[in-house]
This record gives sequence, C-alpha cells and structure tokens, in this order.
Amino acid sequence: MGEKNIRTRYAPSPTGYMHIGNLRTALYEYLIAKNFNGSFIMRLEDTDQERYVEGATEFIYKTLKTANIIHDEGPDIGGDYGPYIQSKRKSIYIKYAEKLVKEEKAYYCFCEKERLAKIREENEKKGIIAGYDRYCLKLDEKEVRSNLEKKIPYVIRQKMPQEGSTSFKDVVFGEIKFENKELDDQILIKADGMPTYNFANVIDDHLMKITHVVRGSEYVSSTPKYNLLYKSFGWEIPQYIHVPLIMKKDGDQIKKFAKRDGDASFNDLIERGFLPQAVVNYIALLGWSPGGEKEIFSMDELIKEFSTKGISKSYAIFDMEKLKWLNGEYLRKMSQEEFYIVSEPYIKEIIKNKAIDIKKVSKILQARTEILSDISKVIDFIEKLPDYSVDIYIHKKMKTNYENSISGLENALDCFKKLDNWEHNSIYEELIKTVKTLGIKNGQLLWPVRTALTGKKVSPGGAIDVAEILGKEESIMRIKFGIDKLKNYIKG
RNA sequence: GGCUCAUUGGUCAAGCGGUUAAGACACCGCCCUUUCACGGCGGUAACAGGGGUUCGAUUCCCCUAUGAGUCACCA
Repeated sequence: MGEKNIRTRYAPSPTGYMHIGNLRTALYEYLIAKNFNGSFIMRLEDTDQERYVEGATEFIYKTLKTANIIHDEGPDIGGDYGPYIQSKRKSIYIKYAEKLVKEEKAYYCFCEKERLAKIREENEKKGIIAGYDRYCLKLDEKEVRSNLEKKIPYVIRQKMPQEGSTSFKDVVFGEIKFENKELDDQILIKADGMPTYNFANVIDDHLMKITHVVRGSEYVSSTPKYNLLYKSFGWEIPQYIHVPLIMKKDGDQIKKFAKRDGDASFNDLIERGFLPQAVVNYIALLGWSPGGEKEIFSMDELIKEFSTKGISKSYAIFDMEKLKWLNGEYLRKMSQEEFYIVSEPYIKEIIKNKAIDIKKVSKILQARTEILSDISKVIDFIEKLPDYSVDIYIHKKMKTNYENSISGLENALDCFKKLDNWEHNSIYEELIKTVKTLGIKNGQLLWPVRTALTGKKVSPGGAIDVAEILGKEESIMRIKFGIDKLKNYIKG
C-alpha cells in the first residue's frame, strides 16, 4: 500500500449520534493507519449549520474514547494541518472554488431554490430524474458581474464534462467506470458561503495529506465527481476504500441501520451491558475477515491483522445473537476479579441486602452471563423469594414429585439446622451424607432444595451455591415455606 | 426509472479452475452435571437461475432474477 506515511481520517458531522456503521468506518480507518504505523486524523464536518446538534461533538469524542479508537490529530488536540473544523476553514474553500471559476471549471449559479424545486417536480411528473439544467452556465460575464454586484445570492457549481468517462480504482471493488454525462453539476459552495460535503472533503483531504479515503459504499457513485475535482486542481488522487454497509433484517426486508428506527447505536449497546471491546471486535468482523479461524481479537491484534484484502464487497446484516455470544466470551475470559468489577454495579442494582456476599453472586454469574444488563432478572430471587407454582418441584429426570419433594425438604431442613459452618463444602457434605443414607439420587434431594430456595425453574448456581449465598437463616425459612406450600397444595 | 455495485447454509463468512465446499453464531441431539449455563462430542443446513469458455466451473464471461447504494444549497 505504498511506502509513504499513511494518513486516514474520520470525518463525522455533528448532527446526531453515531451509529454502528459510522463507528465501524472509524475503526477501519484507524486500523488501516495503525497497521502501517500511520496517522489517524479526526475532522469535524460541520458545514450544515441547520443540522447541527448541540453536544454531538462531545458525544463523538466520548464514543471514540470508549471504543479505544484514538486520533492523532483533531479539533481537540490540534495537529499540523488544522484547523480541523470545517466551519473554521470557510475562506479556504471559497478561495479554491473561485480558482475553479476563473479556470472555467466551475461557475456561479443564481437559480433560486424554488425554480430548482419546480423543475425537479416537473421532471418527476414526466418520470425522469435529471440534474441541474445548466441555466446559469449560459450567463455571460457581464450578467454574472452585475448579479454579483447586486448581491443576488449565488452558489458555485462544478462544470462537469459532457463527454467521456471517469473511472477509478477502488481498493475493495476494483475498477469502476462512470459516464461523465451522468454527472450533475454539483454545488461546491452553498448560498451561505459554506462548502458542500463533497467539495470540502476533497479540499481537506488534499490539504491534510490524507492518503487513504475510507468511507461507506454509499459514496461510490459520487467518487467520479471527486476525481474530476482532483484533476482540475492537478492533485494526486488518494486511494479509495469503500466499505460495505451494515444492514439489519426487518421481517424479510433488509434495511440500513438507522437511529430513527430505534436501531441500537454503539452507545445503546454499551448501556445495555455490552463491553466496548466486544462490540468493537464484533463490528470489525462485520464486513471484514481475517481469513483464519480466530474470532477474538484485541485492538492490538486487530491492528496487526487488519488488511484491506479481507474487506468484503457486499453488505452485512448485524446479528445481535452473535454479538451476545461474543460478549459472553469476553466475560468468561475475564478473571474472577475483573468480572466482579464489571458486574458489581448490575448486581447491586437489584440486591440491597447488605448481608449478601456480592462476590459470591458475581462468581456464580460469570459463566452464565452474556449481557450484563440481563443479570437483574436472573438474580431477583435473592432479594425476595418470588411467587411460584408448585409445579416446578416436579422434574422428570430428577424423579421428583410433590411427596418426595416434601420429604427431601424436611431432610434438608434437618441438615441445615445442625450446620454451624455455613460454607459451600460443609453444606455439600452434609446434604450428600443424607442422600447416601437415604439411598436416593443426588437430584432427588437437591432439586427440591434448589427450587424452594429460588422459587424458579432455572437459577444461576445449584442448591448449594444458592444456599450459601442466602445464608443459613434465610435458607431455612425458604425451605420451611416450601414444605408448607407443598403440604397445603396436596391437601387442597 | 437511469447509473453503480453485490449475490456461498437463517446470519457472519473461508474459498480465489480440480476441495468429502472450511470455521463461527443460531438450531437439534448426546455427554458432563445439584437446575440452568459453561465445557466436550456430534448433527441438520449453502455456491440465486440460465447460457457460454474449459478436459473440468462456486471460482472466468454474458443474460435474467433478486438485493443494495445513488440521483439535495444532507453528509
């Protein structure tokens, strides 16, 4: 990919929150740069003043930081090619646009939005979609000057060639060719003096010495316009790397990820209890394959392994199930202590009882948690025994029924009462001793105990784990309650 | 609609002219086991269709179908 310094850039506009696709683009840009020991630049594209959202910029910084995607230059930290905020570079763009006008590669256009809208509407009626009709291209120099003097609002449009074709080589898609006559005379400078995205992009990427332009494949069709601009200025065209879009499945429809549809943003996922590293790992793999069978990558490993060769050409559908699995893998890979740190807030959110040992709860949760936010509904029984139906005492494989559940619980009750050392091993030994003397299966005794203790069909940890966490007193109470409940049921 | 791109199991995907067409998620079964989970083992399931080129096409070309992107004084 060349010898010179690789420079990539992430150029978000502060118009709202970052979605998954956005973040992945930033990730790839970062990985490509770092893979070659290059620089990753952040540039704010705030040229649309109407869409500006307060606080969006801070949010972008925060998101990149939690995702561990770190820029080397940017509005907040500066760099040699600043300013990195487009609104502060307004005069630069105008200067370049006027240069193009002088060379007759662009022209002033005084058409009102109303006229443009009307033409578009008429065309639509006829069933055609056409670009600008070049009305203002016909204006002679005198008219232009007089309009300018009269301060009639204007835009500057790029004058597209009417013949020939423009082709470019994309790193992932290969050679792509467009006929020039299909290109619209796009606006370079808007009536408010701000550049359009397409124009500002070209100017800034060149001025900031960006070598690799990574962006979503929705920009493929505007790339020839970029190249014509580069050509007009006599600038070197950067490498294009168009990445496939991330989609979602909605019924049998395939759609783009969109915040307005309530699709999860990176931030939403983190709030839901996904680990940033897991999400980053997952999205790295959405649209890119390292080739081998390894699926879990740290950021450093991604940097090392990433190659544009593995970027796929077709869109990928976001699969929440796989993300969950991957998140679970990250959780399980942690040490007990690490898991305790991340799970503690979720556990404490629901368990208020100070007597409960949060560390023990955390321990039994680790192998069973995929998303941290799921914790609450799994351990709710600790704080308060839920209402439950006696049906759950019956378990075919454990060979339990109402009657032997009662006797099982009564036996367990005796064990519990005489236990002084309330600790996992001793509880286990005591209960198993009883099982042996009764000559029954482990499950026949343990299943009713677990059921009485939790009031749930499934629980994290078995009878002994749960008993240990609940403590002697509470366990005895719940066992007694279970016995009464079963007896009443049989009677009535 | 024009243009551009894409199309391997439900999903992510490997493959790059000759393979029993990997692997992962999900699903199913078995084992482990004090439930569930974890873990282990195994299973179901794919080259969109049709023409070429070739001794031989999932791989190359063309057509069709389907999907996506784009056609703003938005980025």
